[in-house]
Amino acid sequence: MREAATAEARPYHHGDLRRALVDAARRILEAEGVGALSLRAVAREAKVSPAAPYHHFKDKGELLDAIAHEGWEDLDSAMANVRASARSPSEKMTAIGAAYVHFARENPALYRVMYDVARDKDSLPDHVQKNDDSAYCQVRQTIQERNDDASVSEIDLELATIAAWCAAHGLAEMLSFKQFEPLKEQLGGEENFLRAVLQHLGMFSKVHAP
Amino acid sequence: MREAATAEARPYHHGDLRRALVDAARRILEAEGVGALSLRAVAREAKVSPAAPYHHFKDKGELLDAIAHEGWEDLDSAMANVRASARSPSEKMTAIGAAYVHFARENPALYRVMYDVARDKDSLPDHVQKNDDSAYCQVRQTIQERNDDASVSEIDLELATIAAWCAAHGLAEMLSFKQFEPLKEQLGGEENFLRAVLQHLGMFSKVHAP
DNA sequence: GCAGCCATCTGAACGGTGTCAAGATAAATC
DNA sequence: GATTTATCTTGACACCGTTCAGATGGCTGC
Repeated sequence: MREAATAEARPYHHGDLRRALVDAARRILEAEGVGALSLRAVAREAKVSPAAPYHHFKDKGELLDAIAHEGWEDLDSAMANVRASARSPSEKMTAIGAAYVHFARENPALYRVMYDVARDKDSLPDHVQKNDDSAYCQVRQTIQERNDDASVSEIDLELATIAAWCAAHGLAEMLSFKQFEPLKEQLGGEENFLRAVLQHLGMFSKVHAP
Repeated sequence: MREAATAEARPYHHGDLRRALVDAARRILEAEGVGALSLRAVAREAKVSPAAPYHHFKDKGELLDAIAHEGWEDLDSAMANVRASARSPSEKMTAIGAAYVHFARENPALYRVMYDVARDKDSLPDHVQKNDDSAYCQVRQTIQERNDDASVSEIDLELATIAAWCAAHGLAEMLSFKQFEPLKEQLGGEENFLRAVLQHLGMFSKVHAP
């Protein structure tokens, strides 16, 4: 989440309204979901007038951008943590896949905003491909480490990364659909279900055999 | 689409406004995208008052339901067509995966609505798991046919189906992000890219080896 | 054929939304 | 301390989803 800037009695040109707005937005998102996230509601939550946000964001889209941006950063560090505390390269791969899905499941509204923004502009945020610490680049690097004996072509590495990303994203979304509840229970909980599907997805457990 | 009910000079209690509204909605969706799809815009497009839709749909959500429902039906038949005109079981598998992605890419706004509705209610439409002709069940059946020599457990069949569904959905969404344009070109077009990723996803080309 | 009924459609309204222009207020600069 | 500049508020606008009272016209039973 980040530390809220609400503590110091606000200097009455509010200190850092931009931060406060994003925090307010994330609070609403967690408490009431994506449907309740209006600019006016955010302004209310931050105790400012409906027009105040326009001094910090060009429009609602830019506020959503900021929220989504934080979401991607949070995802980056969630995956970095897991990757740090992991063992063999191939276990790292399962761990990183599970970490992605966990993040999506623990922050459903935020995850929704992240991809809604992306879908609206037909583009993931730039930092995803450019920043070496990004979740996406971490996946690529993990695949490379796993395969570093058998040298893999640049292009196959990229394709494998995309494949893994597609699979993880798809799984994250499917897990939220109640259709699969029975199967989850049958396997003894969502975590088992998750790992079972990851295994069927192959690329998360071992090098794809020719 | 479906044949529009616009031909016969409308009997002035309009004939079939429900149909006309869904058609109007799909027209807007195709022409202006999901952001332009308001109830009022649909009513305008169908040349009725803003309140008229409420005699056929309880609220906007129900109209979206109807649109999404048609989308899933269209997906069902798109995949059925491909499956009918296909060769070996394992080729069928690639073909069906490609068909799913093609549908999503050719009807991006409709596909978006289908999943937006699902995300809002945390549920895919019931018909997906119940109707034997549904896209989902077609995937399951195709997997079963491919594996009918090596008998596969009920639960593994279901897991494999879900895995494939996750992968196809994930890929369909990723393909719309401009990040991957360079790679598409490098591989000589989206179709090649698509099939390359499907191949990396393993389950679409051959039985997952133990 | 006509009376009456009922489904359907319209018009006007309400509260909510995103957004903007004009003015008030406080912080920063000189 | 005066002036500039950034920030916030007030009030407005158009659009949205939704509702309700009333107009319209197709259907049913006589």
